[in-house]
Amino acid sequence: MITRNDVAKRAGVSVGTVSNVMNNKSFVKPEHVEKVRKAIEELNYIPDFNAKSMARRRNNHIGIALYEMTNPYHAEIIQGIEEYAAQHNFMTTIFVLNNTSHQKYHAICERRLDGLVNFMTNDLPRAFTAELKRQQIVLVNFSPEDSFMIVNDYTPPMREFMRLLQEGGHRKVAYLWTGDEMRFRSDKRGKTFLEEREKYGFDSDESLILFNEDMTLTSEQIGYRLCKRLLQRHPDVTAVFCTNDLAALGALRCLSEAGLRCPEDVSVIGCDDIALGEYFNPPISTISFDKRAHGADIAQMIIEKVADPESHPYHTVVVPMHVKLRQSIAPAKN
Amino acid sequence: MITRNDVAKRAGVSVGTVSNVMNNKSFVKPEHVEKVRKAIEELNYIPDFNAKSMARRRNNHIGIALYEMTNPYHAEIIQGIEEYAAQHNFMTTIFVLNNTSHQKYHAICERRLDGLVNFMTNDLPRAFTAELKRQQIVLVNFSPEDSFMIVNDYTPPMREFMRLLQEGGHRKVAYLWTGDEMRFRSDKRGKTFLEEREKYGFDSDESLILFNEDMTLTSEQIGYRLCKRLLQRHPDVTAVFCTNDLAALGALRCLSEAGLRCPEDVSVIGCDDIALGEYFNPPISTISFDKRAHGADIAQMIIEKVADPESHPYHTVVVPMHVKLRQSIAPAKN
DNA sequence: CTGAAAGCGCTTACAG
DNA sequence: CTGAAAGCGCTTACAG
Repeated sequence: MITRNDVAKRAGVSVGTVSNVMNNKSFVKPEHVEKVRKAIEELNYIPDFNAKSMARRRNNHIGIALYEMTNPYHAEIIQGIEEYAAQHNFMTTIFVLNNTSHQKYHAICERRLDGLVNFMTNDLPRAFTAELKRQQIVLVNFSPEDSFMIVNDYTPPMREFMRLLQEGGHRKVAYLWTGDEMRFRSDKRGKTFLEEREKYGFDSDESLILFNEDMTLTSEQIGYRLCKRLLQRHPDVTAVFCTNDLAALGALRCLSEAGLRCPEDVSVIGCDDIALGEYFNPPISTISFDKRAHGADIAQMIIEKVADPESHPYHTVVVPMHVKLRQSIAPAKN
Repeated sequence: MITRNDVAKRAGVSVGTVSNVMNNKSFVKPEHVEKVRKAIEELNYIPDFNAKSMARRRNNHIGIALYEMTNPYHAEIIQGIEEYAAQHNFMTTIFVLNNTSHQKYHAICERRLDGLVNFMTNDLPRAFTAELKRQQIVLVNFSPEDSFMIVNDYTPPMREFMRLLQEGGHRKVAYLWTGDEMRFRSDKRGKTFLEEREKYGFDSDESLILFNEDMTLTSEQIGYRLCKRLLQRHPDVTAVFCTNDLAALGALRCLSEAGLRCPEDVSVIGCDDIALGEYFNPPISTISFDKRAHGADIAQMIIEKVADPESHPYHTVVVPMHVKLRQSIAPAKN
């Protein structure tokens, strides 16, 4: 492996000067710049980022905490993060934290990340988050005081969907929620659903909102199971909201098996607008936003705060969401 | 940030001894081990992996080259890699290499990976792969001489599917291939399809095999478009193979729009067995293997070869594949 | 069994 | 403008 030393020798200058050339310091004599560049090219020299990190005490490394790799929603956001980060010389690493042993949290702390984005739904160990703070890592989605918080503004699109349903003559509308009741009530989707349901005088039977306790299931599985339970109690339901598009996929499957057509018999509404949703059968109506751009925004905030901690005080970022209408929604059959 | 020095002082020993304790050297006096452990705990000391890497010249870092993050097939394999790697103290980083600038390849080389897995379909720049070899990185899926090659053995399941179709009275069977003709002819799926089609005397019209040239499209889009083109030329087709499950999803969408039912009118067969396939409408028949386990196998090969380059000479790994039958396949109508 | 020292490949004041 | 030197946080022979 050739090092800065080899380059220095070949160019007939000191390692310090090679460093200065590589970091584009303006004061280096042009003649030396030339020599160094030539040596670098001739030797195929590629600097060691690790060594650089160590000397600069900056790793240019963003971590992402994830429950599972196969969620396409997160995948799109992460791709946005990765691309922006890469353009700014940052590396992005995903840490899958499901059946996580203590060892994995420790490994993350050992890597001395500059930033960490939390896409977990369950809570992380206190000792772990405390260590992250101690390391002054720029955090996203940990707690309101010590990190950037991303909040999706579901209220406007939820209102619009509820209005559309009311206009379409729906009165019996269900919600298949992949999490527990507490999260539903604190989520803007849950809140808005309850408010508008009341406002429009929809059926307010509590059993039209279904929750899930088994956190080991995938969203599709949950959507399928909850939908099955729903149809048992309310075979006459005409519209169903789902926590996300994958749960909607499960619900669609269940409806189809039950001999119900979407949207003629039951309208289905997803959330997140994953790319695949356009190819569901039927294509799913959903709540959408630009996930790639959002990922890039997150990366930008982190990178700017890493460079200058004062640049962005921690605050809540509200992401505007909008309705995306596709064929899965239609007037209720009276 | 507290360092090994702080621990040494607190424990009243030298940094070397702290190192020896941390690396479980058996020769350290038990009394010192005790003191050091205590100091570590009291100070909440967490070693710096970067510094360790530098001194040991081993980064414990596996890279993965990917075209896009949103492919669930790769996501499952990668999760297998990540989990095995993490258990063995290796970090896994995904590099998205689509519209890739030269800069990104350089960044990868700077990070001094120990291993790199190639999940790209298009070729990588020669200069890049040459540098990877120079760095003695353990490679997977680059070229037969300089890397492990993973080959999925599609032949048996393809034969079985063709037999099933023949038994079901199918004679007009199509293939929607997401790549170009050359790859089709060199892929075991393509080869077996052609062989068996001949053997069973299926319709051998060349236009029953459709290719794609636009590499910017997603698999779903390709499946949809190719299926549309297929139906124009062959409205009487009774079975369709697709390169992967996502392309099959696109094909299903297209069939549905055309008023054709799957499997009553047309049988559809995917490939890869992504988790979502079970929730397609109808659930997709596909070619399957354990992707998590496969990912773990890849990680194991890499990690063992990093530890001991002689342990695994580069060779081809053949992955056995099998049929997974779901509702998307049925006998041809009359 | 342990400590002092050299080394990993960089960066960055600082003296000249 | 440049080189020598100290330093980043570790590991690892080696002398004792």
